[in-house]
Amino acid sequence: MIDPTILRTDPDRLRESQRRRGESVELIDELVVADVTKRQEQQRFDELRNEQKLLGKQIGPLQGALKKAGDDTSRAELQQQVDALMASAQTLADQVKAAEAAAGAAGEALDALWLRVSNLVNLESPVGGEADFTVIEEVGTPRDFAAEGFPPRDHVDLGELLGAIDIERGAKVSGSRFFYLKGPGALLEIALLNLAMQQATSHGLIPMITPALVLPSAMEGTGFLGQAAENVYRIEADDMYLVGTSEVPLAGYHADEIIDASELPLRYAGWSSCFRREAGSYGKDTRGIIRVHQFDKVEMFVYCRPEDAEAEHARLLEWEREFVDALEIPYRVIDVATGDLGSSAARKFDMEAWIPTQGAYREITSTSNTTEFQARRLRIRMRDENGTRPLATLNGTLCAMPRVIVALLENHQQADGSVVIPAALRPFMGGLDVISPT
RNA sequence: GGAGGUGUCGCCUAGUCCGGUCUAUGGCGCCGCACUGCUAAUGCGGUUUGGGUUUAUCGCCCAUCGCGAGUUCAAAUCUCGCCACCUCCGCCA
Repeated sequence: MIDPTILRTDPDRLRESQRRRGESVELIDELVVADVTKRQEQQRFDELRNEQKLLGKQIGPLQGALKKAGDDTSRAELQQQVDALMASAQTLADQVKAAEAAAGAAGEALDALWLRVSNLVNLESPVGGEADFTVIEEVGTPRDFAAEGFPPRDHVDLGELLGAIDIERGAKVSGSRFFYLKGPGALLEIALLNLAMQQATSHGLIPMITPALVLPSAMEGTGFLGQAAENVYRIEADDMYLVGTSEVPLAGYHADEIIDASELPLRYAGWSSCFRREAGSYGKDTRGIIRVHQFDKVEMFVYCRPEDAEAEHARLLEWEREFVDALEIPYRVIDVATGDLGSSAARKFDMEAWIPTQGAYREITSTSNTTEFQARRLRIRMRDENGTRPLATLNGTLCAMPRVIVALLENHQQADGSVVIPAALRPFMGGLDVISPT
């Protein structure tokens, strides 16, 4: 959700943001009308309610006096007064009830519209669709396998050869887009987890193991029930959702809280399984474990002052690079275009790893500055010398297991199908420097 | 899953039986002011959150007593449903 004051003072800012995203500009016009209507209805209710309270205050004492009244004349007189008040109170009560219902309906209508508005885009973000990103930097050099004299195997072949990934049995048990990590593959994930958590804690992030099943409020608050809703698993029987990232439980963690500014920034590193329906991606990445329904991920999540958010965003990107650098994988960093930000992000940087067998860079991390958007929806505020106001939240991938494993296997393979473990990971692999075909 | 108990504006707490002077009591903490060599102590005032109105300020109004519905002219208080926590029983990684 966006600061409603902007709607009243500068609605064109909202329109421009929607335009850049390729989303409805007319929505803002509807919002302007709904906002006025809601305030009018609310005001009407407030006034009627005030009248009702004032009237009610007269009835109490009068009835007290009535009870004490001795002689019949004063009793009759009081009774008459009470009856008259009660009669007007009765009609007023009906009006109050109607006004309350109208105000409530207007409020709900307004809220429903707000939920459809995506976050204000950062004006630095390149405008356009998925393909309109700008490349910020390319790091490392893709290996020249032709010069080395052998064609690279893809991660599916390598995974099979090494006994590290079992996709066929994943499909047998759970259907397509499920897999088993086995032997060295499983150890690799555990090593990556340890490396990621070691790095995270060295930077002061608080390690967290989070729920993977959350209530609708957490899902909605993080903005995943908008356009992204079709990719979310819902547990019908219990009205709960399987998270697609631990961003959801980490954002919900402080919902409805007011955090003292002296505690900020709060930085977490969450570890959880992630579940994605991948609806509408039929035919995309059907081979391998680039796009799967369930995987594990270490996610960084930050709560900070809004004025610190951009610096914090840069910091998250830096930590992501540090991790991928340590794995010695060639990559590039892109500034994601406005049409591809998702509803919550104002700005987003992706890191894309070089995948030799695809001859392409593929996303392995993503960091978003969601400014105050999620905080408003989840009612997370901060308190400083200037009072109470929403804070900013940010998130960034530290290590999404399957894609990192893909990048590791493919980039560090040797002619015989063995894979060199990068030095940074070896301490967490029991000193192992190469995994070889079984 | 079953039985019982609890839920009040940072923390603790009064109020709930018996609806209306509750505009929610008191203490602690915190903020401001006064007093005092300093500190402490004391005194006075303030201290939930959200919205509206006004905006140069002060102020005024509405909602908010776990959440939601209901009864009533009127609900912290009565009724129903839900949630969380605690105790015990049952079941179970």
